[in-house]
Amino acid sequence: MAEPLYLQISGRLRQGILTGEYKPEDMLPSENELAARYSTSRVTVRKSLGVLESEGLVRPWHGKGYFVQPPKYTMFTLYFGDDATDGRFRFQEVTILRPEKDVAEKLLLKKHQMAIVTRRILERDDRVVAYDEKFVPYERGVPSIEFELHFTEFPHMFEERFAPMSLHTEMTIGMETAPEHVCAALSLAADKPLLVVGRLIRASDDKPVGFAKQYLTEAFGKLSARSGYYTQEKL
Amino acid sequence: MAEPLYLQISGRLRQGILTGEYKPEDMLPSENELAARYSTSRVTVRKSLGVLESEGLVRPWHGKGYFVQPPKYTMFTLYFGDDATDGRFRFQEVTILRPEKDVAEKLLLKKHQMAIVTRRILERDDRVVAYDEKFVPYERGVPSIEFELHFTEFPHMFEERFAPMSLHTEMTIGMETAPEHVCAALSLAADKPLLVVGRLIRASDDKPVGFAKQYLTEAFGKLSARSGYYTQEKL
DNA sequence: AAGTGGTCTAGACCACTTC
DNA sequence: AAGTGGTCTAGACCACTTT
Repeated sequence: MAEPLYLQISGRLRQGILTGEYKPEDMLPSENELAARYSTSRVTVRKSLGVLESEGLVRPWHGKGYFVQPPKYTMFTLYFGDDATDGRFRFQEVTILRPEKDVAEKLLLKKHQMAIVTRRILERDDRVVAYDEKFVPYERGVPSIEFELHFTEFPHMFEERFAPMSLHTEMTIGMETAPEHVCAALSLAADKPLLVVGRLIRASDDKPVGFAKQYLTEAFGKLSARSGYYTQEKL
Repeated sequence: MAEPLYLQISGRLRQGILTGEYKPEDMLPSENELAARYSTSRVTVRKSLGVLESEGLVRPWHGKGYFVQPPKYTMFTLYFGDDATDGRFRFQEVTILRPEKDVAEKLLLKKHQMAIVTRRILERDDRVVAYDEKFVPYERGVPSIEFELHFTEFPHMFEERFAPMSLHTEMTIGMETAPEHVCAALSLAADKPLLVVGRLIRASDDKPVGFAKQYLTEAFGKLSARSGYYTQEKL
């Protein structure tokens, strides 16, 4: 048994879908039909259909059958991380300050509540290509984490205090005219628009625990993503 | 049976992982152990573990057990499509021309080979917020698709000619100084940098079949994405 | 040898859809 | 009533890991 039977079946069906033998909206042979055709049990057939379902190629409809899904191209997968790039980070400063309104709102800071800010510069081939800012709400009595702020990838900082799996990140990508201190650090003309990636980290109760903002110059390059045949609309 | 048993089991285990009862690198109870604990069969237990595996929370190791996966924060899911936005597209023109070098290279155009170009403008609340360009290699004898170019979502145009499921898209996000005709259409100062989303569509043999470029103004807003607990590294 | 996950069987009963 | 998928059982044998 080189290849398990269920993979043989799903492979054969996938081929049928990709070559157009089964077209979108078409119904696949029923589980019983397939079980008979391959002289196997319904459980094995179901497992093979589960493979196609997880690939988004097919969806079952209770009481009717399995239907080939039309492809959706609107879902992309993007890789992005603190250290997902070449280059070297140069630490700039750690301070405690009251952040701008947009950041304060994202972190749900109380009036006059401060935030710990870490600032870094990304250098590549002796060129400054990005500027990196991280904000964490400052609370008295909570062990300070400023010393590790520039060592680890951002979300990892919170793993000790929150159950690690309970964090998630919301990312926004846009263009902003950079504030003065960023332009200065990047040796750019003031008010130059930059590609800005913001990442808001929330705990499982949706409470924001940190916000990172990265200003990317043209020298940084572009972000890239990829879409497959995603069909799930779990939302 | 309000909730199927396998979902009850996976729910209980998920809770254990999210609350830190089972930590990353920890091993879950074995299939047999769980089957005994819930007075059920191994098949049902396996189904519940399959749920957690598909969520990236857990990974099985043949001969050892199921292990809780450390979270990865570098993978984001991004939604983006032609019509994934509010607003109305206003058709501008269809022409046949030789595209700029960068586009020609992406489409692997032969020397002097032309491309069909469609240009549209996205308006929202009577404001122009984005400019949209699509390039398709021009080949004599191939049925022209310029008439549908501005009706359907980009990848759908190719579904008739390629097996529908065999397309995939590569997306890049960056900042570019917009060419003159774009600035003019958007009523912007010349050479203004814009947020640019490029989408290259390939057939299953990786042959490029179309390229879309969208210039987004600040009025368009930002792109957003979200990361969960993804652990898969299928690549 | 003993324990683990990976594959598979030959049934069963239920819920949903169609006729 | 007949066909479909959804859930579940109580076994079996195999491959991998640890002792």
